[in-house]
Amino acid sequence: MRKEPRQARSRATVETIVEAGARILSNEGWAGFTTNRVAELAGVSIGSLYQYFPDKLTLVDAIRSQHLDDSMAAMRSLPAGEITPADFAVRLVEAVVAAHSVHPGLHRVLLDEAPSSEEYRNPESKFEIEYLSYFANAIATHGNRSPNAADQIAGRVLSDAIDGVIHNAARRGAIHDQAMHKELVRLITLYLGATGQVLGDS
Amino acid sequence: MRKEPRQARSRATVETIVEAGARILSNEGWAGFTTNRVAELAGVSIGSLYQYFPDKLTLVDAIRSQHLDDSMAAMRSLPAGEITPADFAVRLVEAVVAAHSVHPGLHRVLLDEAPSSEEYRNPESKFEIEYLSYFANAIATHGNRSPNAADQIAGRVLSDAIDGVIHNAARRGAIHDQAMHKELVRLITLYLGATGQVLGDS
Amino acid sequence: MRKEPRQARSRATVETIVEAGARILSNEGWAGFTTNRVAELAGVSIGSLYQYFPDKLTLVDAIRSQHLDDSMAAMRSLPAGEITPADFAVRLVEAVVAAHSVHPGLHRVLLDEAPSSEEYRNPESKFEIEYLSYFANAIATHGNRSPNAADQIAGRVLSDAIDGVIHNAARRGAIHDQAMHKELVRLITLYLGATGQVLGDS
Amino acid sequence: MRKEPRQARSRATVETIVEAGARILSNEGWAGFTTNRVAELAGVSIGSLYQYFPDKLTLVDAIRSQHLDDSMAAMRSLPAGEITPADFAVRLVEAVVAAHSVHPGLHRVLLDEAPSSEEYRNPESKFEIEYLSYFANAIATHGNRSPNAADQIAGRVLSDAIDGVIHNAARRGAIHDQAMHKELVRLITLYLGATGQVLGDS
DNA sequence: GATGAATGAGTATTCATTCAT
DNA sequence: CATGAATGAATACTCATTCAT
Repeated sequence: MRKEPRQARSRATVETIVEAGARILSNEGWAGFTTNRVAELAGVSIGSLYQYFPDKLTLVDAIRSQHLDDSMAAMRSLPAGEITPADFAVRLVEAVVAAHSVHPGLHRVLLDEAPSSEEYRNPESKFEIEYLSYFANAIATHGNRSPNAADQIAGRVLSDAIDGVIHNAARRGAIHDQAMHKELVRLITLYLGATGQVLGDS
Repeated sequence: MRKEPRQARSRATVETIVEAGARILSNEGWAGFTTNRVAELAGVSIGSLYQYFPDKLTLVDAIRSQHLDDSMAAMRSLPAGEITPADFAVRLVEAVVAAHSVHPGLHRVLLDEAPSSEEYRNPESKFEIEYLSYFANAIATHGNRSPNAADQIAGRVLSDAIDGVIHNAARRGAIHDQAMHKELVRLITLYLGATGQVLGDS
Repeated sequence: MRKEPRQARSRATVETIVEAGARILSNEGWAGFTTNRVAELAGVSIGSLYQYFPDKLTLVDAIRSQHLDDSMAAMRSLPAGEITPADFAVRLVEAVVAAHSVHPGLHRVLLDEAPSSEEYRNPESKFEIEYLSYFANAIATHGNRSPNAADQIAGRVLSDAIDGVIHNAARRGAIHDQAMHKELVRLITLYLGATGQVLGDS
Repeated sequence: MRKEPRQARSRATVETIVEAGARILSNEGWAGFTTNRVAELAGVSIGSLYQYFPDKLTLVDAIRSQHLDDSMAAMRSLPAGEITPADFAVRLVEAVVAAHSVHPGLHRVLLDEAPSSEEYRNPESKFEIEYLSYFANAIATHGNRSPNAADQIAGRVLSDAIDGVIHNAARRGAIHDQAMHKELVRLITLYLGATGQVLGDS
C-alpha cells in the first residue's frame, strides 16, 4: 500500500474500499471490477482511492490478503486432533462453506481471474505454505504419524478436491446443498481414514 | 457462425482462428483474450476473424464447443465396466490429464471466466448432462446397481473434486506430476469402492 | 463507370446493381448503403460489383443519374401551356408524387445525404439547370410572357417549396394523403396565378 | 446525460461539446459526425465527451434539443395577430433565416439523417406539435377564425414549403439571398391571404 | 487531504476495396 | 470474367490513472 493510514478515519476508509472491492469482485467478477466502481460503491472519490492504493493491482492484493487471512483464521480455529476423521470432516466442510458464504465468488476470482503481484502467484507464498501444511498435518494426525513428503502431496490433493467441489457448487448457487455436504464429508472421511495405507490393505 | 466457409482456404482460416483463440484463452485468461490478439496470433487480419465470427461471444462459444467435444470424446472412449475401480481410476486420470494437456488453463477459463450464450451457461446444457451422467453411471456400475439419485450427487462431487485437483495442478504447471496422479487415483478408487456403503461399513 | 458493358448480360447486371442500390438507399438511407449489401441484394458477388463500378461514389452517381433521368422524363411529359394553372398544378403534383412512389426516400437521400462527384453537387449541373428552367418556364407561361430573371428565382422557390412538402410527407409515410395533395395544388395554383404581379394587385 | 456537471469547468465543457457537435453536424452531415472529431473540435479528449454523454445518440439528442429550443424561442417571439399577412410573412422569414444562419445545414440533418431516441422521432413529439399548431394558428388568425382541421393541414403544407425553400437555399449556400427572401415572403403572403377561401373566389 | 474533471491508450467491430483462385 | 476470402483503416466506447481546484 502507498501509505500506512495513521488516523482512525483513514483506516476506516481503507476498510470500506477493500470491502467494496470484495463485494464487486464477488458479484461481477474481475471483468466488472473497475476502480471507479469500487470508489463509488465505497462512497469515496476516485482520487481518494488512489491516495491509498497506488494502482489496481495493489488494491486487489489488499483484498486477497484480507480474504486469505480470514480464511486461514477460520481453519486455524478448527480442532485438528482429538477428534474422529468423520467429525473433523464435518467441521472442515462447515468452515469452508462458511468462508465462501460472505462473498461466494470471491475465492475463485482472486485465485483464478485476478492478476496478482508475485507474492501471491508463486507456490511458495506464505498462504499456500500455511494452507498446505495445515492439510498435510491433518492427514498425518489422522494417520498417527508426523507429516512426511507423501502427506504433503495428499494434502494438496485433498485441499484441491474440496476446493473444486465447493467452487463448482458456488458456481451453481448450490453452496448450501446438504446432500452435497454429506457426500463431500464422506469423501474427506474416506481419504483421511485411508491415507498412508497401501491401497487394498484395509 | 456468420458464414459457412466454402473453400478449403477459408475452412483452414477458421480452424487457425479457433486454435489461436484456445491458446490465448488458456495462457492469458479471459482478460487477455482480445479479438485483435487472436487474429494476430492466428496470422490473419481482424477483418477475417469477423468474417466468420460475428462477435467475440460466438468465437468463444466455438472454442468451447470444440473443447468440450474433444473432452467428451476422450471420456466416451474409456471402458466403463469390466474393469476394477483402481484400473478405471487410472484410465480416467489419464484421460482427464490428456484433455488438459493441450491447453492447460482452457477448461476452467471456459467454464468460469468466459461469458457464454445461454446454451452452455445453464446446468441443463447438453454437455453438463452427459458429463454428469457419465460419472453417475461409473459410480453405479462399480456399486453393482443402476444409477439412483444419490449416484447423481456423488457423481457431481467426484467430478468436481477431480476438476479441482487437475485445475489447481494446471495453475501450478504441475499437471504431469506423477505423485499427484497416484494420489488422485487413490482418491477416486476409494470413493468408487465405497460409494453406496454407509460410512463405516467397510 | 469503369467499363462500358458491351454485352446484354453485362448491361442487365449493371441495371440489377443500380436497382438494388436504389432500393437500399431508399429503405435504409445512406448509412445502410454498403457495397456488400448492394451486391448481395443484386445477387452478384462483391467482385462483380467492382468490375462495373470502380468505387462507391461511382455507383451512387449512377443511381442518382438514373433517378434524375426518370424524374425529368416524368416532368417533360407534362403539358406546359394550353392548360389552366389549376389543372397544371394538379398534373404537376401527380407527377411529383408518382416520381416519389417507387422509392419514397430515394430523392432526399440522393440530394441531401449521399456525397457526389462534383458533376451533381454544383448548381450548374445539367439536371439543376433543366429542372429550374422547367419551372421558370411554367411560371412565365402562366404569366403570359417569356421567362425573365425574376421567373428564375420564382421557379426555384416554387420547386423547392414543392420539394419540401413532398419530402416531409414522405418522411411521415403520408405521401398519398389526398388532403395534402389538395392543399399543395392550391399553393401552386395561387403562386402561378399571382407570379409577376405586384403583391396586393389582385 | 450521464452525469450532471457540478463545477463551472465541466458545464463549460459540455457546452463546448454540444457546440462543436452542432458545427460538425451542420458542415459534414451525419456521416462526418464522429465522436472523435467532435471531441477534437471541442478541444477535449474523447474521454471527456463520454463523461457527459453516454453514447453518440445522447449527444445528438442534446444538440437537437438545444437547436429546437432555440428555433421555437425565435418563433414564439413573433407577433401573431395585429399585423398584416405581408408583415407577418416578412417577420417569419426573418426568423426562420436567422434560425438557420448559425448552422445552416443543422436543421435538416437533425430531422432527416440523424437517428434519434423515440422522443423526437414520432410525429407526436412535443416539438412537432408546437411547431405545427403555431402555423395552424397563424393561418387561422389571418383568416379571422379559430383553427380548424383544414388549418392543421394547411399549416403543415406551409411550414414544409418554407422548410424546403430554406433548406435548399442553405444547401446552395444562398440562405441570405434577398431576392429569394422576397419571393418566399410573397408565397407565404398569398397563401395566408387566401387560405380558407375556395380557390378562385378572390 | 479530498474531489471529480480530464486524459488517452486500448478494445470490439464495420466496411470499402483488393486479389488469388 | 466471376467469385468470395482477405485486408486494415476507421469508429464507438471504456477505464486506469493524473492533476488542477
